[in-house]
Order: sequence, then structure tokens, then C-alpha cells
Amino acid sequence: MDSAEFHAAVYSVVRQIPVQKVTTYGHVAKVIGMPRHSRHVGQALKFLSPNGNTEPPVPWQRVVSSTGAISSRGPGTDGAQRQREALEAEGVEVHVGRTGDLLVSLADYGWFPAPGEVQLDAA
DNA sequence: TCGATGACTCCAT
DNA sequence: AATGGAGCCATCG
Repeated sequence: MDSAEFHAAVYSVVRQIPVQKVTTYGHVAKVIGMPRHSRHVGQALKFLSPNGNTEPPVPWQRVVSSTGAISSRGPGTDGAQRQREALEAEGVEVHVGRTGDLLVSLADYGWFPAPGEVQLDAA
């Protein structure tokens, strides 16, 4: 599997996340059969977010870290903030900690299908 | 070719 | 329960 196929697999899984549900980088990696590639799932999502011109669109905002936190991607960037707005817009509660960290309750919104319950070639 | 990096996770303190 | 360190692996300089 090359990088393009990896991206495609990630997108096909992410597109199947139901509205008002979120999953984790690690779980997406597991579902596509590469459980140690959680970081690369993030890379794939980063690659499409600037323009977001994929068809159909990829709901990248529904992917968070294993703790339910939205990775900040460094101060000065607005990615995390946009993700928070997108989630709230679809009705997902985003809790904000004292330090400005954005958290989603995986207990309430977590979506963790077993590998095989999702199709990897959704165009 | 080697070393550093990162939208991550786990295990040990 | 909270913090810190190590593991992981494709990319990039």
C-alpha cells in the first residue's frame, strides 16, 4: 500500500463516521489494517484540510486523539478552533478546559466499529 | 544515509 | 489521577 492508497483508505473510513459521532486516529489506523500508523492518519487529514475540495467531502473534524482531545497543532494555527466549530455545528458537545484545550466525550460520541464493518473503497 | 519531526499511543512513575 | 518518557513509522532536510 503506497501513500495514495493509504490516504484513500483513511478517507473512506472517515467518510463513514456518522453525524454526531467521533473516532480516534488510532482506531482509524486499526480499521484500515495498520494499527501502528495513527500519526500518519493525521498526516492524511492535514493534507486535505486546507482546501477541503475532496468529493464527496471528508468530515475530518470527526477524528480526535485517543483521549478525546483535539490536537492543537501549535499556537497561532486555527485548525483546532475550526474543528471545534464544525463539531458544534453538527451538534457535538465540545468541552473547553481551563487551558483552552478542546475535549469531546468519547463515552457519549465515540464510534469504534470493528475492522470489516466498514468498506475501505468507498469512492 | 542519518537524524529530526509529527492532526499519536502506551506504559511506567 | 496526573506527568513524563519511550515506541512507532512515513516524510523531509
